Amino acid sequence: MGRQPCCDKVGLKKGPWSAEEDQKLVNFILTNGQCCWRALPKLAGLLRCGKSCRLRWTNYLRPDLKRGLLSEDEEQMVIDLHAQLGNRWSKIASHLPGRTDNEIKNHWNTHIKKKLKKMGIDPLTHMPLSTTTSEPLQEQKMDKSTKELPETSLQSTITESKEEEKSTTSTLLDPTTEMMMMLMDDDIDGFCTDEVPLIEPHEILVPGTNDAPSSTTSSSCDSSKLLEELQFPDFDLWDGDFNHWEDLLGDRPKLAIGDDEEYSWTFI
DNA sequence: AAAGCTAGCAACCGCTTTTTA
DNA sequence: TTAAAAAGCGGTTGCTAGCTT
Repeated sequence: MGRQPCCDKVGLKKGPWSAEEDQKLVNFILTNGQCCWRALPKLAGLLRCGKSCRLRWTNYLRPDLKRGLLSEDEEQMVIDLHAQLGNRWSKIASHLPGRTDNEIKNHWNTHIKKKLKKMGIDPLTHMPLSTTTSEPLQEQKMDKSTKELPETSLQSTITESKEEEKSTTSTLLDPTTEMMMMLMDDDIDGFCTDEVPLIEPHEILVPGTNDAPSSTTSSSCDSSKLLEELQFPDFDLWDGDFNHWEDLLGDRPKLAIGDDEEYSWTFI
């Protein structure tokens, strides 16, 4: 009955992945495609459970991943989608090519939440924060309510219909967006706009470009040019930025990209 | 210069949903 | 049809780099 067990967790490695492990995993998937995760570690010669391999691949090694901070556009999209979908990170991520649910979740928790709070917006309800209610209490309540909310009220769009999947966000104005626009237009009583970080002209991003601010350690480059030169089996993902490959350097000659970024390839 | 603190992110854990025998 | 495993998902933890004192 049923299937065989996923993995007997005996002798399996945990914790951060080494470059060698990454390389094994990437090599295997590039050669064989994504087969069943249960069998993959053995076949690839990894002492990891399939689940760990899947996570590593989807969150970090996938070649179509964008690295670096979310752009203003992406951030706004996350806010809009969160207003509709709640903490359904994978759903939100599916609307942002090259971004993972984990990445969006982390970004939400570390950046966007704070940003919204500073603006006087409850990140859970996307409504103006009440000054009287204690925040943790409200947060707890909302945590539950967002979880338990059936497909009603503000979550009505959560219905996993295909229409919803197709029609993203473009025309929607959720309360948060409205709030942000209001804040930009007027100095509303009760909200300290001084606290809102100002965007310098040079920081303004043109919609449609993927030029994320390069403030992180990972740089961005147009890897699509590189990818045109490379042929990988069973892949249709090679259309985004990916900057981790440099960590997997091997014997291949380096390809110089830009002034200070170098990429090379060890696979195949 | 060192210690302590904080923020950010990768990875794990455990629950839920889907798939399969 | 049902039970069990695989896959997926979201919450949480722990490590580390950067910042502050």
